[in-house]
Amino acid sequence: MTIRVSEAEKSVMDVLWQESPLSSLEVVEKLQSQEWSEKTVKTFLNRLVKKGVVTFEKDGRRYLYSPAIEREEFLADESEGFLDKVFKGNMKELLATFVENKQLSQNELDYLKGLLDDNKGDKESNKESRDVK
Amino acid sequence: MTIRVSEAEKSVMDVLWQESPLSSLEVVEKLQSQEWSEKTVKTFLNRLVKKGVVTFEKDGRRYLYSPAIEREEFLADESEGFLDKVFKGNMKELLATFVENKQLSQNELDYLKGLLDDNKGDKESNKESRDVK
DNA sequence: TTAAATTGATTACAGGTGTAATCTTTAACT
DNA sequence: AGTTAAAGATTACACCTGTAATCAATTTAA
Repeated sequence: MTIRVSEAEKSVMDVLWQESPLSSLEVVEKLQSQEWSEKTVKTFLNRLVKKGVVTFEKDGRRYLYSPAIEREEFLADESEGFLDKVFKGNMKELLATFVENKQLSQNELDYLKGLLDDNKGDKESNKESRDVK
Repeated sequence: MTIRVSEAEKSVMDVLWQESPLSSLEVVEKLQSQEWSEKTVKTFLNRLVKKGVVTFEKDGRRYLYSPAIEREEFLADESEGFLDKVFKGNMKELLATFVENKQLSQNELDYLKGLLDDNKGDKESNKESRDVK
């Protein structure tokens, strides 16, 4: 599969994952912090559609865009790639780097411990009981 | 600093981090699995030197290359960038994705637990922070 | 010493990306 | 219905990247 989505395009995906469908102008609006011209954002939307990761439905003269892939699926893909490319698949080193370099809050530490405990037991059972936000 | 090193270039860095200094041909040799022509690898070395992340010393007619940056520093940088770009800085979600999507071995689980315990120790030696953001 | 071989430097080129401007179509207003 | 303004489509363009080939300098072999 290996969907190739550039950095700038990812920002657009993030917007659509937060809320969709959106018109191109609504997307532009939600990306104000990036200081991209409306033309630029439109280019990204176009490319994303061509790449098959965004779909649209017509609403009069304009399009309403929506993501065509799940955010979780995408993150998993990206994470896998990052692990392989940067850490050559060495999960321990990756985790060590994150845990050591970022100062984790008590909250995050507890959360991680929870994850590990879950992981030890049945992996699927109480997945939904966790709040990630 | 935001050093920009491409994927292919990273493979070269990996070789040099394993052992250095190395001549270009030695690097090529250690990258055989990639099936890159000697020309290609040389291009990467050249670009890395221009980017300032690899240095060299002359050894007669040829160069001996060495990394100019620490692997750990580089990994930390990359990790930080990945966290920000893909997970928008949300460490919990990043960890959750990795822990859930990769089946961690018992070995890795134990290792991670150890990391967490160390981390906790550090924190509480400074000050006991019970506050949950 | 002159030619050959080696090594680094320069050049090449297509596809992706950031960043738009211009072209085209068509809904909408007069 | 004709004109216009907005939305999407097409085109632009420079820089990065993957992937080398060719050029130039210099060491080495004949």
